[in-house]
Amino acid sequence: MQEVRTRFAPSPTGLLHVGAVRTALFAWAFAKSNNGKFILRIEDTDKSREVQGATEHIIESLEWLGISVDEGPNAPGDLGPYIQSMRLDIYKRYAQQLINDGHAYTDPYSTAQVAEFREEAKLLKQPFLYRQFRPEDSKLKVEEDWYKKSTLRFKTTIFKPEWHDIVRGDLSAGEESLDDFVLIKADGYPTYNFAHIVDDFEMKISHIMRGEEFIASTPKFLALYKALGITPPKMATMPPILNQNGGKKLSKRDGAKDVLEYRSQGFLSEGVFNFLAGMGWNDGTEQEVFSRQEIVDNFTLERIQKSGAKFDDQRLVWLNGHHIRNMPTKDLFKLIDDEFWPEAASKSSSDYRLEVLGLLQERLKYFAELPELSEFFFEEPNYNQLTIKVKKLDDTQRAPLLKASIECLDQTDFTVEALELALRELAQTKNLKPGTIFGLLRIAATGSQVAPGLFETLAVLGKETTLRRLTQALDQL
RNA sequence: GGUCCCAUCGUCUAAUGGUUAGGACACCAGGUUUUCAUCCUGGAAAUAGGGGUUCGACUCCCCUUGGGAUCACCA
Repeated sequence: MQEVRTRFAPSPTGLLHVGAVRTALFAWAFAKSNNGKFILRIEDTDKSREVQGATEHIIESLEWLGISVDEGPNAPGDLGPYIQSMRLDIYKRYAQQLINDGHAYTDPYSTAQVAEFREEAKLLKQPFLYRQFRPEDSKLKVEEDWYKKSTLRFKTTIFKPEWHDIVRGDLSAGEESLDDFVLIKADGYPTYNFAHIVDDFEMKISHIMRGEEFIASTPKFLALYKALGITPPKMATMPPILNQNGGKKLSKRDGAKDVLEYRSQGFLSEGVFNFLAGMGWNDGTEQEVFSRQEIVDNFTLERIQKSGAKFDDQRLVWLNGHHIRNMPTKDLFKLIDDEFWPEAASKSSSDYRLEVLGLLQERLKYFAELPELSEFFFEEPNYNQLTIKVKKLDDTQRAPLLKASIECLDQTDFTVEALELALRELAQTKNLKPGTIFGLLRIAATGSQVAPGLFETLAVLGKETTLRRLTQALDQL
């Protein structure tokens, strides 16, 4: 059987949004599940849209997600170069072949003329077909020195386009979908339509995964494959990713995020990967949380969804929380850059922060929540009369209770067990429900009504800090 | 306008002719717990509509409706 070789072929025009990344993910997962190769090819044939640094950004994004590139601009391979602007000679060679075989001609019309034809067709509510304006065969020609002077067009043949798509099944289109399209632009660069076909062949790509926007142009590709005498790779159409409210394809305008934004918000690579894989693919079981490897192990193209999926942030957050909880605290700690911690944390040792993380891990959904959840571990709380309120506790009871607690804690070892024993005993002595006194101490020690378990929190804060804070709180009453 | 694609709870999806249409997120209600979170239990929630085919249709066919793609010297 032919080696499985898939590719991701973005153009370096800026951000890499989640839809594109999900397509890359599927192509990668399919290659990996078949011991195949995943190729990254940069399609930079439109100089005007190219954005500086975009290629590096694409590479970094894939790397972060764990989508490893076997061959590409950043990974040597035998079938490169993997950047289209470095392959112009190859396209020229194939173009010459088409010319020799009578499948290409130089454009007899100016851009303005073509635009006019198109406008006319639009007014008549007719589809615009260039081939209807193609001069008769006897007048068709290829200008000498055409390269970089005029555009080279493909002379299509007419047939009933039919093909098989692994995801969508048998597809077909009308003859109206066949037309003479530009192979080589006037600037000497090939169009996508031409270049990707040459490259996929040269790079021995076995399966093409791409978005459904390419279904409409597949008939044109089929005509070109035929003219070049190439057997097309297998094709699989990926379902679109839609924005949350509307049914539109997710685009930058809808706030489509660049994948690396999820990294900067503190999402885990595995969480985002798991989430993206679940949009348009499932393994048929009821499992929801997958590791990257589990996805590869169970991946098949046949289980890819036909219809589009809406992007649901809540699900991503939930999945990410799951991955965070599943991870050993030490490993998680290593993934959290300093910038995620509150500023005051820089004064604390990394051992201390690790302990804090241990307490927060089960409620942390993504790292950007860290400052809010952890601030009081690093900074003195700022409380006043009002913050030290406890339900079911009379205001006059607070001061004596706090005083008694301070005395009690002063005599206690700050281990979780000892603290629990001592404070439960205190509650009993005072004839109060444990929750009542715990609530008071939580606020006094942290300035917050919400915190991890009280004993664990006090143990991490330590005796000195705890007693200092309780005394301060007492002063405020 | 032409050509093409898609259609199960609000969302992600399972069920490839026979299920009380399943799971998950979110939501609601209980429980565990010192608060929050976690965890556990339960609830509400879907086959777009209409025709066929069939003993039987989410599943196959047709029409309608709705959504989407595309018709560049962009990819």
